[in-house]
Amino acid sequence: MPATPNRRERLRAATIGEIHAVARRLLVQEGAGAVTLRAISRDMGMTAPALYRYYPSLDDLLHGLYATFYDESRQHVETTIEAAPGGPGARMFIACRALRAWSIDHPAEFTAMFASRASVKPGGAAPEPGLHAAGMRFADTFLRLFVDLWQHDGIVTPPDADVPPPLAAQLTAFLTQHHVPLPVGAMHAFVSAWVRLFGMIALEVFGYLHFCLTDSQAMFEAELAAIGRQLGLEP
Amino acid sequence: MPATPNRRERLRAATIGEIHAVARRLLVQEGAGAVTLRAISRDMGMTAPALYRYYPSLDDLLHGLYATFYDESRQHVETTIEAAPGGPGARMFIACRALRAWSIDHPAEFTAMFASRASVKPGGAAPEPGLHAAGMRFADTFLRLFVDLWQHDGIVTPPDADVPPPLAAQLTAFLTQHHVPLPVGAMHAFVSAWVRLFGMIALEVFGYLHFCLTDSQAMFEAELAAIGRQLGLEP
DNA sequence: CAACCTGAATTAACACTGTTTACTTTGTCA
DNA sequence: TGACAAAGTAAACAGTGTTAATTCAGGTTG
Repeated sequence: MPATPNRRERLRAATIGEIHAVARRLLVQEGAGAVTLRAISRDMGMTAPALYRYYPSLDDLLHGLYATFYDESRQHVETTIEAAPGGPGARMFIACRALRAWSIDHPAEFTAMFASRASVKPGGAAPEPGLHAAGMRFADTFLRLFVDLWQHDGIVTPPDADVPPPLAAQLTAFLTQHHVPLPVGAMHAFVSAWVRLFGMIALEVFGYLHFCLTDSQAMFEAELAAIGRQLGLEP
Repeated sequence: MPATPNRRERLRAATIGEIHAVARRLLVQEGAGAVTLRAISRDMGMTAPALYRYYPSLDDLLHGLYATFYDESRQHVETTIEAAPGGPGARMFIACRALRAWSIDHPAEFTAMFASRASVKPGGAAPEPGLHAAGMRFADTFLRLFVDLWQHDGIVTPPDADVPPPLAAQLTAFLTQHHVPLPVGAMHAFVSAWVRLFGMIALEVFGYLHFCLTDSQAMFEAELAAIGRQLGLEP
């Protein structure tokens, strides 16, 4: 891979970008069922088989697209917290709000990201490598934020002895393997907070709170405050 | 609708049942992409257009099938708690474990239920009526359990004044409209607990905890205990 | 009993889909 | 300039949801 890409390689990268843009427009404007090889190629003034020069199948094309969603949401969170004042505690709140805002603003992308794993193949099929890597970068962003929080703000996390042994064993294995400077009690608090944040955002995006809420913003803020309290933070 | 259905109506009901059974087997064993009209009809020894005597489209067939998933999971929860001893507090824990067990045992059905809303149509499309009704029956089961818990066990729910006004207004509207004998503070606690339970189960089923957990059972039990603590219950 | 009608099921067809093969054009590089 | 690889096309195949016209059996009514 040369440092200065050829003219052809630039064209190729531009074409992949256009494929993503067109496929995403179809996904957002006309639904997941409308993003087909022929529809994409039609919008680009090409024929469908030409797309096989860029992806070995439609599934790979979609997984490549979904990986960009992980990166885009992650970058939205990162640029938001970089532009925001305040310490690690305030930054954590801002990051959660930024993730929620992106998800609410991009429901089709959010749904595609989280439904892509189990939708096609049965059984616990291993996720596509590129998608998995993007997901790991995503998780890493929030984990770094939490490590910052733990190191600089003195949040209150439960003592390690409070974590049940079978759970502590798994979390300890993860911490040592990835060199994360966090005690198991703090790691448990991180996963618990993530469960709560994801549950809230997913229910909002999927519309499963409509049965009792017309505008879930207030509920989200209350839940976010509860998460902060759970970590011993003040709003 | 006569009390004693005709012979033809019995045959029709049996056929619909067989359609559901075959479609579900395809969904579970070969993935969501394999449940097609032609595959269903092939397995039943029929032709594809015959299915249009029972459903106006494949989407309607699938929504009818998904509605049975809501009812099945709900009934699994209800029969489990009916056979269990203990007061409302213990029953709530058992109900949460029953829902989790069903979801883990039926990942394809769980995914279909929760991904069906936003997968096909863009925008906030209104859910299909039958599916919506099944979802409401599902929600009602857990809400009744919670009302029982609040009325008989004296759980600790936050005072109504602690609920932010914009959130309290929406919850109060729901409570009065559906004649639920609960204060807003308790209703807020219910929604919060549901957010946490759903988030945990969804992350487990979708495999999004694999990055740090090999067996999420212990994490679920810890989260369930935290939810109980949040409601002022003892395990 | 005969006539009628309704519902179930079929065949044929249409407009799509993902994918493969063979072929042509076009840009790059020695 | 000539050779090579990449990009793109046309044609075809198997499979999809859906519709229209048709046939056949069951139940209802004269």
